[in-house]
Amino acid sequence: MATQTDPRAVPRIPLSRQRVLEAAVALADEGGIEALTMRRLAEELDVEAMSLYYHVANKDAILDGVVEVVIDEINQAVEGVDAPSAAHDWTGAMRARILAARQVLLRHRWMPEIIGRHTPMNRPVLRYFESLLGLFKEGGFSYELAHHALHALGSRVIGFSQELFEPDEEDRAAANEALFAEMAPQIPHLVEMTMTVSHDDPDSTLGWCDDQTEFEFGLDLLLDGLARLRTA
Amino acid sequence: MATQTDPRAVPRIPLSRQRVLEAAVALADEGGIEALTMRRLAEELDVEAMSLYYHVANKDAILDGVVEVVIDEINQAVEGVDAPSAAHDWTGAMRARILAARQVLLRHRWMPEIIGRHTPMNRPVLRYFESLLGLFKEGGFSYELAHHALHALGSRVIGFSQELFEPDEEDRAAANEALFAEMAPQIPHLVEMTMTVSHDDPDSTLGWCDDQTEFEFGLDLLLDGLARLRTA
DNA sequence: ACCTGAACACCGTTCAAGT
DNA sequence: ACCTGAACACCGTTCAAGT
Repeated sequence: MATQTDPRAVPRIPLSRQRVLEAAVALADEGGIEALTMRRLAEELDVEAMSLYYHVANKDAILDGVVEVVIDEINQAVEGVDAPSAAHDWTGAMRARILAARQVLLRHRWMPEIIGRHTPMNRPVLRYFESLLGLFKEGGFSYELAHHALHALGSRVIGFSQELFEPDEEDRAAANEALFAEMAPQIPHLVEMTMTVSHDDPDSTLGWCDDQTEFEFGLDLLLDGLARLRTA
Repeated sequence: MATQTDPRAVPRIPLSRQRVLEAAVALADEGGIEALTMRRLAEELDVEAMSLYYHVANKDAILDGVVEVVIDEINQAVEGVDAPSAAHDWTGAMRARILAARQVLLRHRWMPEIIGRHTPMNRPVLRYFESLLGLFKEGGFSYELAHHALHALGSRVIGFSQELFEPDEEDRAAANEALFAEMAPQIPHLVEMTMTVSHDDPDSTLGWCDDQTEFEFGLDLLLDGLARLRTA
């Protein structure tokens, strides 16, 4: 019944590297990176798992590929951004682009988990860094300083910062609060800070959450510092 | 023969959560995080895989546990560090401790890969952050600013920064160079920067490598910026 | 050229059973 | 209390075979 040819059926679109990668991105968007398995990906594409190997070398190649797809998306977003000229306002120009990149990344939350492991030396990545370097030069940076700057910014140039803590999962929140309460006498500063910060932001129970505000705070700190080094 | 009781044999040390975690750290140190499987860990401990479940809930609990073990190691290293008083030299005090933490992390290279996913709200982590907060207060920071600072520093407080590129594996280096050469006309800034930087550092072919220098550059940029915000 | 079936080696985890 | 054997559902990947 599944194999029966229905004349009205749309002719099956043949598989291709691009289609595989797009389906992979969609799968990860939906269920996180651990949902991206060869078998489920194949199922999504109405094909057997082994067929994928005709279009990509292996799973690692798929992970490299999805990074490529997302960076390409970032390139498009960044090109379309409405930003001041770097010659007049370097900080503003850089800031606007990085925040645009972040918008893309927020649609693909699994990116941080694979970005380090799957070193994406590919066309979109090279293009993106080329454009950033253009901004550095326009802003009056030397190549040496720009190179240091790219390292210092790290993953922030594509819009995320590695946080030490993930937002609490429902089931762990209670255990964490219990531990926090139990250790309270030994961690007076933490208790105090938590109270101060949760007073500022009534939404957060424990005070640390990776939000837009914190990302921008760190970004501005770095961009301001870099701008100062350039003039020095 | 393996089951034969040899009277001279050392009596088997019974398993425990602590022994499981220590073996897990050793296994990851040796073969990377992907070498840490329940079956191999059990083998290392001369036990069947299923025995592990008597001492830990599951693999996730082990990953949480190894993070705990390493942060504990960081606590010890940081406590023993020879650093100036934060009241007199906040930047120096913070810097010395973070660099000490980094030394520990360099012995456990797999940490960055799991630190984000396995949110380590546990005793050692709370203790470590408590001690950092103590430094902030001693240095004259408000809790609000200290909180922003901890976010901005992110994983850098325990001694690593998320890099976008890993060092090239042997097999990929050639392919990457070929791609770089092919795209050279479209990436003039990158080509120029690479030449400039590899001139400075003859060891690096492509210019980007996460080394101590880059880590310290970014760290100092952030610490200086934070110190300036405090006085402002 | 493109896809598949059967099979392999490896996972994490369960459950009832052993001592 | 502590450990195990057998079994399950799931991986990535191979290889020879189909159309």
